Amino acid sequence: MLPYTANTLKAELNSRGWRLTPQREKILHVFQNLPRGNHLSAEELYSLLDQRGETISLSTIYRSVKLMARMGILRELELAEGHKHYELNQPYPHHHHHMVCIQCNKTTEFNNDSILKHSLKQVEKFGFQLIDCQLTVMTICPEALRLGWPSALPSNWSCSRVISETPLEDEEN
Amino acid sequence: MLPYTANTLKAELNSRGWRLTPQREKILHVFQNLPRGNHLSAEELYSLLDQRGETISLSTIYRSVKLMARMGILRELELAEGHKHYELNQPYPHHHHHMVCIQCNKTTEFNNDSILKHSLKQVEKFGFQLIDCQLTVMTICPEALRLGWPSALPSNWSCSRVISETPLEDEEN
DNA sequence: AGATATTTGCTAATAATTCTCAATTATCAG
DNA sequence: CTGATAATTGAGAATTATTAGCAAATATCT
Repeated sequence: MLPYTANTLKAELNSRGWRLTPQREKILHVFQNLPRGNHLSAEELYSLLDQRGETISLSTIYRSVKLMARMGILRELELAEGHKHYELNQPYPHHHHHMVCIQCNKTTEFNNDSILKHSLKQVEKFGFQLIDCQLTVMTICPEALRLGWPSALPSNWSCSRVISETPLEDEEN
Repeated sequence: MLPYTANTLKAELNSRGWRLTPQREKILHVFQNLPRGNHLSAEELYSLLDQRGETISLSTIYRSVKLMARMGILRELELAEGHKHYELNQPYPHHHHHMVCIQCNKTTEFNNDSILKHSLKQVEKFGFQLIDCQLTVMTICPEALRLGWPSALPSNWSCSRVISETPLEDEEN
């Protein structure tokens, strides 16, 4: 699948009786230019656009990301932060998953195409259509373990580890 | 790993400076007797216990399921319903994942031990400790597709398919 | 059996997300 | 190109799941 352009987005929307608006185009543009490993909440997307002088109402932000997730353009991530995050849904060979520390909430991406293959197989076997698949690996990070998780740590402790900017090396599969 | 009993739960709690209460014991009991393929929201767990005359306050329900999820006893599922669901966290050979239709929200379980293997490998490589891993496969179900998803369907349409009670056959892996 | 820190159950508070509806605007037919 | 029509936006109110605060109750450890 190729990256969406304004034109392919319009075609996709129109085929479903929906419309291409400047707001939807801007939102797509933001996600297409987001560095790897980043994902945005609705609030973050709102602020980012607002700072660029391209304000879009929060209602529209929420409606748009939900719509684009249902279309398979965005992925709706539910990590451990208590609110949803969104990122471009990029199939093979850029398909990745998330490892999250349930103590400090930090997230690490990792590539693994075999997960997508497993999902496709499962889905096709029963006549479903795949929109997205996400493996979320809940863990305790090494720092938290070293400091004596769970008893020795205050519940709001957060470790020093930085969210990895670049995906980790692929698993051989 | 063997199923938890009141005693093993107590040992696990005490080792972390926490206590076994009748409430926590009852909640564990509910999940241990839940038929396969079922999972409960906090509200549902509250009502279920209330109907049995074993009322536990909603606050305690929320606190307990969160605690037990962090201990790795329960799994916290984020499917497409807008609120969290919980089920026992049963490792190999009962480890399963979820395929969910984003149109009708119906969920189907499927077994696949290789997902757990992939996750373990990923986690150990970087010195993390695995708590749980969940593959969520977002799909459109055959019924929705047949009826002309997405344009021909009202947004609140729900298909006739029943949530599968028994897990689907394992993938050969 | 008593001391103490944890847990419970209220209720109030929070925070993310959805709803409502009038005003605007993209699309399509002519 | 122009007007008709249905989809979309924006602003704020409303909803809903979940968490916080605190006094009373209670597991656990001497």
